[in-house]
Amino acid sequence: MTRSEENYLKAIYHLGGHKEQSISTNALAEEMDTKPSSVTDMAKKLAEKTLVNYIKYQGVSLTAKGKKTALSIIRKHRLWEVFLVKKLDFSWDEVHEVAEQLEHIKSEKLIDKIDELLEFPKYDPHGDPIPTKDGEFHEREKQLLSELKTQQKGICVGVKDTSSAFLKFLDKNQIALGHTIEVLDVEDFDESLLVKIDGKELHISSQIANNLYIKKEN
Amino acid sequence: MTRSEENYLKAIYHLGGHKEQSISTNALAEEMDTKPSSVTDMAKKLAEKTLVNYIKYQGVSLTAKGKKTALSIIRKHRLWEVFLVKKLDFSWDEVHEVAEQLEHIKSEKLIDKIDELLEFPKYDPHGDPIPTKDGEFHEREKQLLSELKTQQKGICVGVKDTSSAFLKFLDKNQIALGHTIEVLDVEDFDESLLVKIDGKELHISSQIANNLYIKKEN
DNA sequence: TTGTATTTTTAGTTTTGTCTAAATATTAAT
DNA sequence: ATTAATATTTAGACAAAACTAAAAATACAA
Ligand SMILES: [Mn+2]
Ligand SMILES: [Mn+2]
Ligand SMILES: [Mn+2]
Ligand SMILES: [Mn+2]
Repeated sequence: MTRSEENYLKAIYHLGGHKEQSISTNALAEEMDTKPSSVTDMAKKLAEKTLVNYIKYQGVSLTAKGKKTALSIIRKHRLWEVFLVKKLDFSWDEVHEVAEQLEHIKSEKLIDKIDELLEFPKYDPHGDPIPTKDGEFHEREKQLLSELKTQQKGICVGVKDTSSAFLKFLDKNQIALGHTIEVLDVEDFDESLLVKIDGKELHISSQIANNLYIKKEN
Repeated sequence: MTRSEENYLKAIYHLGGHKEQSISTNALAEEMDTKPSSVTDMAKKLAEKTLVNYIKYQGVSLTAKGKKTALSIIRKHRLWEVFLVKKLDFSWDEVHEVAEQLEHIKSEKLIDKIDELLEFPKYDPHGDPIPTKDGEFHEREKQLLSELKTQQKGICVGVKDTSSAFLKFLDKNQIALGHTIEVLDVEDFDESLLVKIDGKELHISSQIANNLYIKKEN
């Protein structure tokens, strides 16, 4: 399994190609930051190895084997992210790039030991669930902050946008996973919010509210 | 800098190509487990990038720049080996293969943080010195156990053969770095030794004695 | 339904790193 | 000093993973 093949499988998974849904050549090219013609080549190769289902002009989806491989890469990526944050004091906006490299290290023992060292975390620094060794995990129930109405409150459990810029913005405003957020007021005009987070009141634009995941309380 | 380029620089360093000495195409091919013709190609490419001095039919040696790069890879390799042993309970015969992969991860911050987490170790699990950030280190004074005479003693500080087979043999006989070894008797016929190690007496073949480094005492 | 726009595939190149086989240079031996 | 053995380089090919440009299939819209 080459690094490139692993990256394709991961990308297909993230685009939803693990349950029935077929992923188009163009969409995959976009996600992989490459050209559609390159995707076609790789689709054939992965199909040859029975990692994806590929029908000409209809895109790709993961086979059981492909899904298993994708989940193993995702597991490694997220565990390394936790390691970097918890053990090496990286901030959550710095870990992705390094994890992109570390996820390709080939050693079962290594990743299992990392898992153990971290005491089997269930979520990565961005709130995404970490699959177990045998590819199981449960997506946490969550919704975007922008879906909440006045007076509703919840706990911040994840981010949709994982860009460094967004994460740094959250840091600057002392918004972190685990914090309680209550919607005090919604401005009809621009859909901005007045929220109370960890005691402090804060004004939040709709772009922000559209990228913060909340677990609603009561 | 590609992974392959890094591996070549490291191999040249290990063969002694960092001080004057020129490394032959054949020797490098042997070390890299590849063909001489491939080495010639790479020699040209590295020379183009001013990482090695290459003269046709005369082999390669590292430039200052090449040496610096090689030492940075070696530093990473050895720090990762320490990490695997100290933090993840790998045994010293398991770490090399994984470190061969980890040494190519590109992140200054990562390796500096690992260094810090390990409290700036000076030697790796096999007794080899770890270069600092700016490529400095001192080779420990040491000699092969086979060079000692009867009655002489010292501390076990390293291994020459780092093969898994040899390291496991040492484990089995409870020979570890840091242990004190005293030569009780030398058998003229086969140059085998009778030694006392950590209290226990042990018979050791010349092949073993030729691959254990000792720091002589008094 | 017919024509246009979009998507996807094919064909042909490129780069990196490898290989084999053949040519050439160097070294060692008579 | 020739010759034979060995080491090294060249030439040509291949596989992986990308690209561009052109052809073909599909989707959409008048
Ligand atoms: Mn990530
Ligand atoms: Mn993440
Ligand atoms: Mn090693
Ligand atoms: Mn080592």
